[in-house]
Amino acid sequence: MGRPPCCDKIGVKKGPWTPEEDIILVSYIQDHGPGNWRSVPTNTGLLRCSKSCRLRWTNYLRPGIKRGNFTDHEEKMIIHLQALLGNRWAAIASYLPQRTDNDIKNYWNTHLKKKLKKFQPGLDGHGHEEFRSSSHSISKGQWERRLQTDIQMAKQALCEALSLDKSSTSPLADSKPSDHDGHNIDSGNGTRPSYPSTASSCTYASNTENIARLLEGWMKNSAKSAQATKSSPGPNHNAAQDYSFNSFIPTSGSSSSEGATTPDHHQGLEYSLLSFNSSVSDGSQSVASVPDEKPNLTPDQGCVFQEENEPVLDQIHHQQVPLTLLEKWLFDDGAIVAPQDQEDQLNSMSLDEDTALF
DNA sequence: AACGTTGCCAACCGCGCCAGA
DNA sequence: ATCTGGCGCGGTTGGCAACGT
Repeated sequence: MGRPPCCDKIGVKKGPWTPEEDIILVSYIQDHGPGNWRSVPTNTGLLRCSKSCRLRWTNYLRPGIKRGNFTDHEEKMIIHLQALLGNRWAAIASYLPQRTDNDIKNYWNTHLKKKLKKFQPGLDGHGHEEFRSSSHSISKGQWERRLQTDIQMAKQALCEALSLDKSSTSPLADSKPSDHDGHNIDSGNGTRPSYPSTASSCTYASNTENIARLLEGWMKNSAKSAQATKSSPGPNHNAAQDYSFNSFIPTSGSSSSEGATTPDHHQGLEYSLLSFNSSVSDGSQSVASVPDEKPNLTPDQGCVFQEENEPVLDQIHHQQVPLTLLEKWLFDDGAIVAPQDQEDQLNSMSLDEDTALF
């Protein structure tokens, strides 16, 4: 009551975001922090609905997002977690802080699903139950024992995966050069790990990375459009894809000379952003490697795994989770592992082995 | 070279939950 | 207690690029 309508849908722009819009959004969020999405379009003048702004931020612009190919480890994590959690992409994404749920979802649908299909023909979207019920005619007692083993293994595997991830990214920061951030999935209805939705200094400092990418894409586009005819403006999303971590943003005004399409106020913004970006000396340097990043992880951010871990394990206890893959691993091993051997086997069971099945 | 098909991914849509009025 | 808006999530779609014929 009394609240204005969410999205009047009149004059609301849809479709791909332009670099200009991105920059406006990023700079606004940098000043005000994410959240209060409803006020974003009005305060920024963006002709986008609040939802679109939020989506753009969470899926593309927020700091620390790793783009590009998924690593083997990430792939394995996804497979593990999907087996455990199902299509709860947000929950899965919470274990892969550098990836968005959308990214993971897309990757699953385009890559991993196929691999699974290959691996388990006839196992499609609703195949878990089929697989579970029909492919193994085992006695109920046996099945229950296996389920128990599955649960144990699932927990172990998850913990292992998480500890692996921790060790390689700890705490939530990847030691690899290219990623990490302090995980920024919005806190909300509780399905995502809690972390401050208000601005944290590290979060916004790292915005420079995304801004750099934005600007680079923008400049590339400008250069392109300056060189090429304007007949093919090019898809905006491609411009976005062109944003590279590896390139250096020249701080000269070169872009403005090319950027005939750049509005004046954007140029000013660009300059300020570029100088801001200069604190990140190397364009290839990841957000994670920005020295100020890791120490600024809030306790909430640092505890993402722990916080999320419990619910997941609780789910394993309290609800049916798809354990098909785990079952498969067990069955493929040809025998139920004796309890005393489980630990040893689990210790020797690397993620590589697990997913080598694919 | 032209056309058709497939793959990929950013963005949208609709639903549900939660909190505020 | 009820209604409404804000927000997050998962599923789906649109459009471009790559690939194949």
